[in-house]
Amino acid sequence: MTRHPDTVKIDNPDGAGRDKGGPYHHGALREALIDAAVSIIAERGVDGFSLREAARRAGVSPAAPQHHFGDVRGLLTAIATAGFAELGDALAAADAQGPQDLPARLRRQGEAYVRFALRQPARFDVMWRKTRIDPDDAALRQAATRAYGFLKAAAGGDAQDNEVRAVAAWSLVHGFARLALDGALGSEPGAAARAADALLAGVMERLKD
Amino acid sequence: MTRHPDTVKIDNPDGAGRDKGGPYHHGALREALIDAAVSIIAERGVDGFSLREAARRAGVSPAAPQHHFGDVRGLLTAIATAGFAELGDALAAADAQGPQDLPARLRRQGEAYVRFALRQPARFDVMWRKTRIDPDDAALRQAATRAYGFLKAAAGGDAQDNEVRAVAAWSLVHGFARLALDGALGSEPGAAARAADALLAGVMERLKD
DNA sequence: GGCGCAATCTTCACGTTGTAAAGATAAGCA
DNA sequence: TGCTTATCTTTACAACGTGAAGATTGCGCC
Repeated sequence: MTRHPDTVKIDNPDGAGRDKGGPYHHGALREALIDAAVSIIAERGVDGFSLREAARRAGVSPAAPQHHFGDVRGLLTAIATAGFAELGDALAAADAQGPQDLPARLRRQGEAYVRFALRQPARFDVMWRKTRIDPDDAALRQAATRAYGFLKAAAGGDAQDNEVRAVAAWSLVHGFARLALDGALGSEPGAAARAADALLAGVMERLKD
Repeated sequence: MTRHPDTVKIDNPDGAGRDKGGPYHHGALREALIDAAVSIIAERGVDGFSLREAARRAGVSPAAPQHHFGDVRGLLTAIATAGFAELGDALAAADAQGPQDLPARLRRQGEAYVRFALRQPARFDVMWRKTRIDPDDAALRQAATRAYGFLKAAAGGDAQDNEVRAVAAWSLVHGFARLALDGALGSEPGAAARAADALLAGVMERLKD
């Protein structure tokens, strides 16, 4: 059986990407790959993502990402970690601005949770694709735990009731975000945001104080 | 560039699958493929699924599924449709058995929703992987709408409040199921079921009547 | 300034996947 | 019995992730 050299001209067929004469060292490949990946996922969804396409958009060879992320799971884990960090910031900000009674803080955080998911669907999806990321990654876990901490702090209740309240609030907003993103509240473009505008406040109101 | 014949002996290398002398016509390929697919997804997750592996387990060639499902999306859509039908049955059963006051019916349906997700994680995941199925498929939509109808009927409220109540209940149980399945309530094996036992009733209780 | 090491990126290769196209087989009906 | 048509196989191809080995360059040290 004769071997054939792998598709030589197909790996970088598009005019885009780094022109052949570009610098050998990219300089900021890590960030460029993350940006490209988020764009691809925003366009095609997590399932449509490919590492080769990200490399193509960053203007490097298909194996270039290896040095920075190991494998595709490493790249997606980095995106998820940054996502949880940003989500945590959003929750903290919502917690701080406004009246400081617990129910109001929880409502604002819930709203912020859903808004984050709708504003950054690509990142949010990656954060919850546990078979495509490394769920045991230390930085990822820390960022996720931190974000959950803000919800928990605003959930109220005594020591043994606090967890139930926090999980209930988390479930409510997480479920709403997922339903909206997955088209269950309307599949036309923009339906998710419209559903949130029309329903989210009322939905949060269904939770006991 | 010389061509090479595709890997001839690799396509069915394992001892498993249909022995070469088996019947040319499978007889029940459609069902066999669906069963194989659900098994694979239960083992490896939706992202680990491959059509070729399903064909291998059913003992047929890689292109055999084409005639029954068109492409991989067709197979997964069939699984999702059956999943929504089963979910609908589970909600209907929970609705029927027990006291018929609205809050009790809604609580039982919520519990049934989560239990279904934990009992059939593979099917449940496929049902919500909208980029891997055809979300416009008529049968799929009908089965999903039917299932939602049971929740809606038990949500109560007047005409304009009913939707908010139904979406809130759906969000709560859907979110809880997703968090549990995605390891957010504990990632050790069996943690999802344990979290449901410990928290679900209390979580449902956080919803206003 | 020049040298060498280590970081970074490329090339090449391989096995895997989904699926189009065309051919083989057999089931069912005239 | 013979024909039609549903079902399955064979063959092929482009795309993917990634291991291995080599090329290139930035940077610290003399």
